[in-house]
Amino acid sequence: MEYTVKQLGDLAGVSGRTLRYYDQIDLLKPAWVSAAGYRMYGPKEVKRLQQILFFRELGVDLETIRELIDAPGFDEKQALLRHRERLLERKRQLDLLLENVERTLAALEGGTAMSDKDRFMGFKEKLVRENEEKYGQEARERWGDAAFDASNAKVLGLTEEKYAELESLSREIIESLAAAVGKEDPAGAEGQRIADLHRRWLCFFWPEYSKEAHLGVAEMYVADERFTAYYDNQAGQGAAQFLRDAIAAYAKN
Amino acid sequence: MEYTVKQLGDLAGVSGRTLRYYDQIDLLKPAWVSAAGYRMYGPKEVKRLQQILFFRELGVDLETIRELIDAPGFDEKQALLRHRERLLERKRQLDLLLENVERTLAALEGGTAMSDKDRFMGFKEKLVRENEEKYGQEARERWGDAAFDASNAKVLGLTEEKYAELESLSREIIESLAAAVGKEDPAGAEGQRIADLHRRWLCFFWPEYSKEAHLGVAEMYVADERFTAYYDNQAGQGAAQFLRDAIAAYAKN
DNA sequence: GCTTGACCTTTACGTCGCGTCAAGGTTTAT
DNA sequence: ATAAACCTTGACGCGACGTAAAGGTCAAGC
Repeated sequence: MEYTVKQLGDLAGVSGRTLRYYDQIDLLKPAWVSAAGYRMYGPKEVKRLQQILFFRELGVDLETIRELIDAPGFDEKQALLRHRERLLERKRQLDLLLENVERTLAALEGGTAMSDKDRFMGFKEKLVRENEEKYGQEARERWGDAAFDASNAKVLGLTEEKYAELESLSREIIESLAAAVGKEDPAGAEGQRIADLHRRWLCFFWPEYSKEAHLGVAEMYVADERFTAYYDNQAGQGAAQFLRDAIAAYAKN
Repeated sequence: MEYTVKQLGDLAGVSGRTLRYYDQIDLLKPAWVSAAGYRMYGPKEVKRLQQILFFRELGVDLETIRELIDAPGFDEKQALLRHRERLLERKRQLDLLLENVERTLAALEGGTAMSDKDRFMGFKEKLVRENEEKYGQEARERWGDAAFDASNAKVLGLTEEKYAELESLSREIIESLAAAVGKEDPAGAEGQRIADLHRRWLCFFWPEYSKEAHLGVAEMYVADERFTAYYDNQAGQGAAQFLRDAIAAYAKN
């Protein structure tokens, strides 16, 4: 349970230089130093290094990390929970970047244009995240405070609003579909309302809408079992077919 | 469609300094310079900046980025596909970090000890790789999600011609399956033909084929009831199992 | 016991991707 | 006409190490 620099470094995936640097800046001191001057680390230091790496992974600078885990009121459990939230947030940000890649790919393959604004969606979200971290630096004693979350929401502002709109659109489509399948006519008023909801939903992803493309996607919903399974699962058997028929009628006008 | 430093910077979420630096190191030159010495950027530069940011997001250093996108054989589509793979990989790595947080939390609450090795799982890429070799649930999530995301991206940009080919492939798989179940041997000639059809079908959605991934998807077909239900519905009871066995034999060669 | 090679030490300078002044010139709006 | 908001080119600073230099230590094998 005691390690030299290289042993601990190999264990944690960091270099010896890094550990020496952490010693130098008083972030992680060895448990004791051998007669020959070797740094020796014990279980307490291992735990501390783990915590350091948790924060480092989130992009927190080393000075702040030290202040955080040396703070008298530092609650490991609370910090871990907060960590989990941030990791989840980063996952969501990755999804945004993936969306960007996919939209760019679609534009490339479809030969369609892409708006300059769309090109950078997902990148800007990263700024929001960084802002949050800076704010977190100033208000570190108030972690988990309601005020913190509120200002967070403010900073996110537009995009979160849009995101919420997108989510509510998805939900409305699924719910309306579930209610309509087997009762309403896809070409009727309710079917057309759903098709229009779906158009608005699509417009979140496409730089420009066309009926042909809309129809193409609708056909795909019944042709590709992955999508069929999704809609049928979410809104009941026959939902994918209903949506396709509704969009087909919608696209004919 | 022409921007000054600040305008482009605001659009892309980078600072003016950054754009000036990119000019300085010949990574992103303005389209032209105004009489007063102002840098002016056009649509080509916007596209290039987007590509730069894609790579930067993955942690590629600027020198390498320049070499990459200036390389004569640079294929934007290929780069985007690889890019998407990297992002998905990062998402999976985030899952590992989340696992680590969860395990640490569990150990904390349960009052149980945690091995030093476990403490650093997720931080080390090598360990990540080792762990990802495991199959089962983990593989299902991994390949299942990848397939879904990919199909999302690709199908949206599919040409009519390609789309028709995809549809006919799907149909042939279902029909052949329906005829083969209970009569043919999954490991026999017909089973292998079907497995190969399925491989071709998969290649519509995946940037690169691998036997492991193919097998992972096959396992998913019997493990996930949604897919089982789909195949059994379309091609008769036992179709999903037949397809899985056929692919298992196919992947062993 | 001696050598070898893999470890360890400190000191010190280099790197990357910018942030941040400083000291000016330009454009736009009122 | 004047202020505000942009733009320019230097030049220095910084965080988190990498990397070399010059040397000390330790376990293993001959």
